[in-house]
Amino acid sequence: MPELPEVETVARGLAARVAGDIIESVWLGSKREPLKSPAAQIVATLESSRMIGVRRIGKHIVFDLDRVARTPSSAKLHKSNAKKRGSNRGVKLNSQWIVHLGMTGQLLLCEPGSEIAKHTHAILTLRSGRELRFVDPRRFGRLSVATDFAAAGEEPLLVDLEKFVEVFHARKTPIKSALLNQKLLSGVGNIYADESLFRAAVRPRRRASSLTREELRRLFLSIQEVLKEAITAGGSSISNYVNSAGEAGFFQLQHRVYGRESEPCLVCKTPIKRIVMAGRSSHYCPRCQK
DNA sequence: ACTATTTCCTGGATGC
DNA sequence: TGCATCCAGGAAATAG
Repeated sequence: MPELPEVETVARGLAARVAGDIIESVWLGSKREPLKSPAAQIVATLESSRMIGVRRIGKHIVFDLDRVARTPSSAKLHKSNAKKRGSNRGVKLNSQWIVHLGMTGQLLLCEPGSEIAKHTHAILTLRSGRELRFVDPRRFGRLSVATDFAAAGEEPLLVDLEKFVEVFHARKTPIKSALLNQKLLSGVGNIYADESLFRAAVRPRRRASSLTREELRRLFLSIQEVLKEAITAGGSSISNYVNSAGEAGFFQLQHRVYGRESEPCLVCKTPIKRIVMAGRSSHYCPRCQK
């Protein structure tokens, strides 16, 4: 499932391959399900816009857009409209297309003739002739437009230790739940929460507020370490995750606890335990993690 | 102001 | 083989 490393991989891949390209037309399959903004607003924002860049914020993919004139005649129309509005003259609003992949969302850069996958919910036709398609079987993904998108929580790779400690030290909720709370930290999901807690030798059920400063420091370092390693590996291909070119990542081969229930701990050989917290599975080593 | 639980959704795995 | 049931989980909505 796409978490920070997977979203980062997709965003980097797209940045390298579509930056500068222009969205000529947009097809939206469902007018409701995956859309957080009104369909008409999404289409109006995307069509005739140049993708200046693609980046990741939390688990969101952000396309920074720049309006371009569609044709000479529409450019003229645009100019006269701007004149009429008057007050907006000279003010440049930065439009953004925001994509959240949810559990099974994929952003794929495809050749126009290629087969349309089942559960394709959006197709952007680009001036280069290629198509950017959004496919999402489980439909937990979301599409929206914004002008100044910001994540609710701290960026795990940018936050400093002081802020990290401040965010978590007063929370009474289990540390695993706190790590999954995107309003606190944006980007960590179930896989990397479990992997980080293992590396920090902290059990998932521990109340966040019970962690010592040293444990929080270890957790802080573990999160950054595991996220960076996962990005290097192109993310974890669990479920249907692939990058924008349709290629799998391989960090799942380096998971130490996630998905390893009953298998021996790589450090002490104790069988890895799996418990369910708030409907989410948590994997940990009962011996290594305190 | 927090925290905990429920809900959405479908493919794949499991069981009889 | 076929059919029913369960399970995965991000985050918004709802409940406490």
